[in-house]
Amino acid sequence: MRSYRQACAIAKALDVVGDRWSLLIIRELLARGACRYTDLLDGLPGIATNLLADRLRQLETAGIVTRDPGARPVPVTLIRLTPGGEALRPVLLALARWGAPLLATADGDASQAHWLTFPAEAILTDRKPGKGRAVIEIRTEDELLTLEVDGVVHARTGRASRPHAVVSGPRAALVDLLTGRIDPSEAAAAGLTIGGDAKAVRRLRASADRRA
Amino acid sequence: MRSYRQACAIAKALDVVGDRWSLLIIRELLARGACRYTDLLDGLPGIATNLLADRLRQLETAGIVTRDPGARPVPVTLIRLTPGGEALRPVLLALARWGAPLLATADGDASQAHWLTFPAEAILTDRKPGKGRAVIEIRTEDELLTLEVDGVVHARTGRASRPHAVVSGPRAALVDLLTGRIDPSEAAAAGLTIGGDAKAVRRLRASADRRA
DNA sequence: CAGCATCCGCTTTGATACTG
DNA sequence: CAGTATCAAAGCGGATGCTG
Repeated sequence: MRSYRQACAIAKALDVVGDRWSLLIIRELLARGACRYTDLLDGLPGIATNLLADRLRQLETAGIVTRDPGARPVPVTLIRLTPGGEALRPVLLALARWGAPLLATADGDASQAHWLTFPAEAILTDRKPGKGRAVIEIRTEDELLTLEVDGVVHARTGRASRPHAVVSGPRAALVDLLTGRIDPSEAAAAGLTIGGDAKAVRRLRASADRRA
Repeated sequence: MRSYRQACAIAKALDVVGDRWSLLIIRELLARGACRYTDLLDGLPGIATNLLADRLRQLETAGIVTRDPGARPVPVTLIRLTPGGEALRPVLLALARWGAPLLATADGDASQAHWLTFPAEAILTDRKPGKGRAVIEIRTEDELLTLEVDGVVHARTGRASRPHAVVSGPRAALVDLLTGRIDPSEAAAAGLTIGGDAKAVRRLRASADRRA
């Protein structure tokens, strides 16, 4: 990216991560950890492969990602965030919080479950901190999400080992739940099935701004 | 901006504010309040006037800015943020926090004092909350900044009415102070002059990540 | 197959000039 | 003051080809 040439912290940040796709590459690495080149291509539908290569070079010289030459015998190189790259998490959480209401306008868009971890962590809080740990598994078409609620809410992909509750249903309804458009108490009416201890789900409070 | 077409809160946010210059326009409106078109041109050195017009149209249709047809007799139209636009402040603060270390590499860049309000608010905290209010005026070449410290730190442009302390010096040293690269106690050694009650300045603590 | 590089048509941006 | 008009240059998206 051409520099803004402004002595402004925001402009300087955008000089580094303001290019098209850059923040979404960082989103992938934050949500999924170290990735192969092709994992990134899968997680960034629409990107041109030459652009991914370009951006990775930029981010590497900016000290945001590193390439680990894969452990032998399989020669896969893993791309991972440096501490400086991990430090961008608050930026992506703030963007997710602001952008979550716009998920309502995502008809026909590509969709991947791990993308939901950001609005989930940015918006959901624990109604009963200090009440121990609650684990909730979220199931949609073909992907799995796990919420761990214990004072804070942590979201990750993959199945929970022994969830207190399992929520499943159509993706749209799950999005509504994770972004605060419906309350956990309205889950059943929205077409969601809650298995196990429904109290675990009711510990979730959505602190979304009601903008859109 | 061409949409990413991804059902991701971050991608949706970037569909709206991810274009070049968009977040910097919002920066200007957050830092300075309602602006005229030419104020924005001044505050965004390097932008082409057709791009500013384009972006303002986009942001207007996205519900982020509005145009107030100026009160007669003077026909100036004021551009201001909607509540949805104001809601982007946490995004810009997070970017400023991350980007502040890069201010060290801003030689020869354009520089305006009000740009410093973001890293100041994102990085500085009050060492002695509950100790009442402290007002600090910051003077650099030709612009003035005021910090109000009272549990939180609030930064704005313009002079303070009755500051407890006045800090002045070369811009580079002030940037070092406001971004946590030097501690208030080292201010004098860095070429800064503190007038009035130096204790007010020592109430500032910088909570910057030491990344760069 | 993973990890690119190259080419090409299209869109966006930047610089400047001009207008109500 | 508040933009529009024009045009060259840069960036992007899509397809395809190359290499270990």
